[in-house]
Amino acid sequence: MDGSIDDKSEDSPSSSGSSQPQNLSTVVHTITAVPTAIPNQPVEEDGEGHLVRTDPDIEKRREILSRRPSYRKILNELSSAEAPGIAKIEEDKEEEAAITSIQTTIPSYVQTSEPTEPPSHQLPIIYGPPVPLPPARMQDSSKVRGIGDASQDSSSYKKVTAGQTIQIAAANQNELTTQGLQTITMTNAGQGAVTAAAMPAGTTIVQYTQGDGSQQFVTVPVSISPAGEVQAYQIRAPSSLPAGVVMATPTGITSPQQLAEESARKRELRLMKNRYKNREAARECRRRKKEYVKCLETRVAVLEQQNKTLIEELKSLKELYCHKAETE
DNA sequence: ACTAAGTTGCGTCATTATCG
DNA sequence: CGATAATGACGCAACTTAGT
Repeated sequence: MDGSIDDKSEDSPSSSGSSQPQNLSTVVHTITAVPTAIPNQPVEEDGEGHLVRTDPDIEKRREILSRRPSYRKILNELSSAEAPGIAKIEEDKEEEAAITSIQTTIPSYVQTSEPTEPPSHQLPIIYGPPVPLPPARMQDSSKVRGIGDASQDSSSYKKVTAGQTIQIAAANQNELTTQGLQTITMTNAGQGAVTAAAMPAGTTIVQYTQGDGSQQFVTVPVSISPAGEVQAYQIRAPSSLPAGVVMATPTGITSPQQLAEESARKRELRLMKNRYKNREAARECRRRKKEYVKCLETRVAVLEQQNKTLIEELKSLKELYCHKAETE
């Protein structure tokens, strides 16, 4: 993307590392003119007497370098090209295993949609933790979100007025109460501590109480008519989602404005779906990036040392040569 | 102790890369 | 080619540090 590493020149550290870990070595060896240290790399002279590496598929390399690099790939290639001491980024399976083990130990506010079965009395909320929020740092109120996804048949309708708090009894007891859902409280955005400023317009928080008395929250997109009525939404537990996930879908949309709202709602739903996964992905990406930077720093240190040694060697050879020339 | 600037980590969205 | 993963950029909040 804009400002991404691939925008920079080829000799930037990131680009050098990206897919072509030999580049740093190339720089060093070009400077010191000691090509023998490059294993398996043909070296020849350019027009000006410089020693340069001849790359059989330089075009391909350029193409690769012009792409956005992947920290995972870069680091793995660095690791495989360099000493085996450099730790590779673990494979997906290991990552997944690690994540799973974390998920089994994380507190209940980080419920996931992953296959790990929640206790029967718990209602898993996908893509967003309910309150209470983690105490470590004050959380953005936008993070108090749940998931809704439009689809499927109906079971119960409820028409409510803006600002009103309602309780919704499950139409099908098997659908909800067996999953621990006892009550649903619906309040308008802007009310209460949870629905703070970051709540997107046109959404509201649905709060429901679990069997164990703990509370869960999901955000539900709504449109409010000029008369102050919330457009009817179905609230149900769909079979396509993990048990306990509550969804809301609109009915009776006709006007262009409503269509626009609907498309915005769909967009929000799509984002909501991705939110949790992307949160995890961002964490992983940052971790990889840090690892990659560390790796590069190590590399720089090694190459600096190598450079020093070579300079010293050159100096001593020069002295030796001068001394020999004098004696002759 | 207070404060402003800098740093760090996080979540989110948009975009790009990759996979099936 | 659509779905998903990976990544950059942005904003926010907490933390750190230096100056007063």
